[in-house]
Amino acid sequence: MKDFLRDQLLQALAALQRNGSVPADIPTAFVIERTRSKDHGDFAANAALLMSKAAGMKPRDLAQALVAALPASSQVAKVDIAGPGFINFFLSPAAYRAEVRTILALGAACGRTGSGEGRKAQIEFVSANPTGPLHVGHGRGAAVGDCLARLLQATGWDVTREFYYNDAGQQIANLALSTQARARGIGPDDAGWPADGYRGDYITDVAQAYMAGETVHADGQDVTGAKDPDDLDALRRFAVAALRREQDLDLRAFGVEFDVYYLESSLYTDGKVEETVQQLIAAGHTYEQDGALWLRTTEFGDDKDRVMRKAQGGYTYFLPDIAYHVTKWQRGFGRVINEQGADHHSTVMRVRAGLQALDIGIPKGWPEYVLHQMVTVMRDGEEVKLSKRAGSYVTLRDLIDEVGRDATRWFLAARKSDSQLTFDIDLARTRNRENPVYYVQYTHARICRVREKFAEQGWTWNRDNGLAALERLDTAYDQDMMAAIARFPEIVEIAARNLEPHLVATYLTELAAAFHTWYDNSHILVEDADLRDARFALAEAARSVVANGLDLLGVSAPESM
RNA sequence: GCGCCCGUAGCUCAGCUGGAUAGAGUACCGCCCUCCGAAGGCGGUGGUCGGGGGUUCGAAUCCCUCCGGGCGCGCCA
Repeated sequence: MKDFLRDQLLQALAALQRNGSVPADIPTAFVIERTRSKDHGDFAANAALLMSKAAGMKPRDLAQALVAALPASSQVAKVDIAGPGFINFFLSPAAYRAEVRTILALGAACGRTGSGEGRKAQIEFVSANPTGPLHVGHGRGAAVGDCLARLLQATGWDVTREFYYNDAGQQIANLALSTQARARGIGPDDAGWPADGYRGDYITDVAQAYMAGETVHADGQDVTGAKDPDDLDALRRFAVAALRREQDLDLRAFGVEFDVYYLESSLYTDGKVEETVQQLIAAGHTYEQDGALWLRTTEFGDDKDRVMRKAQGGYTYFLPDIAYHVTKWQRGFGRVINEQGADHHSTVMRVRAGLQALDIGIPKGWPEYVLHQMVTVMRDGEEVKLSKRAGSYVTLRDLIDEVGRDATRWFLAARKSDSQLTFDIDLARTRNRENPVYYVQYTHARICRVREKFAEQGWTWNRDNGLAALERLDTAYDQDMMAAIARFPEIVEIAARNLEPHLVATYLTELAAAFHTWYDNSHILVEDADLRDARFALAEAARSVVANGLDLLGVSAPESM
């Protein structure tokens, strides 16, 4: 509809230019947006405001001229000029009805567009190292990352979900040592406990499984415990597999699945790291100093140069990072989005700088980043900091067990990722209007219940009859409801474009409010079959939008609650 | 000290990349079930958009500055 109205205005403008009342070469940038208030119609355009100077006319005069030149349309009932020179469009009832028909016809496809044109996009998220259960921060990453993937898929991108992890560095060495200590019966406060060891109870479970010779399956491999506490390498392999498996179980419980798991160690064994170093040297952006090899990242906006190869040998972490991103580029991902915690924001500049230094045609702003801020968990008005299993942090599993998958996903994705997030466990468990998840899901359940009631009354919903009788829906409630569902495709497009999944949650809450108001004032199961079928057609369209919106968030749409 | 993010009703948060009188929920005060789920709906009270400058027809939104809070500033990952 926005595009249609834009086109109408451009036609009007062209007409004015032809008859000479407006210069032919003025810039035509303007915005058409949903109005905030019904008094201003359905859509407003600021064209006259923005172009008045170039046109040499007062905004309201220009608006007047544009409106007079607008082509006639059955979609538009009325056009007003308001305020400083806004052009307000009031849609016709026919246009509203057409929206309902479209939504019902599209069903599950409603809200989907082809703007991505099937291009390849990769979203890397979670990417937790296998040193412990996933914490709430990872949960936020999982929720936001997965919603981004769903949004991009809905807008026509060919999306790959990828999880990158380090299976060989210092943290993993600490994991092996911690597991070894537990296998020998040494606790975190005993003599002989490794410095920087992982203190959580889960290490004990891993050690016991290792000593019992259990087999764990993770990332396509079976690893069996060697039962030998002296074999550090076997301990490491087993512990990594055990924790990867545990993380996968958490992610599955959260409804998140990855297409690719990428191991940092493979970058070394495949020679990608060494290859990247040689390319950077050849590109001329490196130098040696104090026995180390440096990359001149300052040439690409960094505030200081970075060491690539340490004086003692070995690479710093950011070199495999660059090599890894080169593989993403080589795998044909013209678009890559990295979803990470904001505590890693300093790597953004460095990764991009390293990729620019390679001079292999990677665009400057590639990859894109979505960073999320910290999560604090509250219960009974107090911050929750510990979990039994992990000790020092609250795990994603804790939240899922306590409030369920749907509420966890909703709350972790429903806030702007730029903002710190307070996860209120009590609110998430509430089953009433206060809790947006239940409020929205309740919309869906209520509509499903009406469908059952049809049968109980001995009626069946005649869809075609309902669509034919849509003009019976002539109240202000009907109109508001139709306007609310018609916004959905725009919301999906904006949320995908801005990489802001929370917009979907905000919209769904507003939609649910609109529905409940409509529902309370529009009894569906009336004797008049035309009216009954028409009303349920609108309800069914709303149900479809709610279901599709919830699906974008990875939240279920229950038929009863 | 430097960089990034945040500051909107008592509380939790929206505000569609500059638009019209700043919106929801909650809390507080009222009202609505012989009727499809009251797990709901309708009113009312509540704001110097952290402070101060600037840019322009127009600023919660953009720029500068200050104040608060968070996160980063390793030859750790």
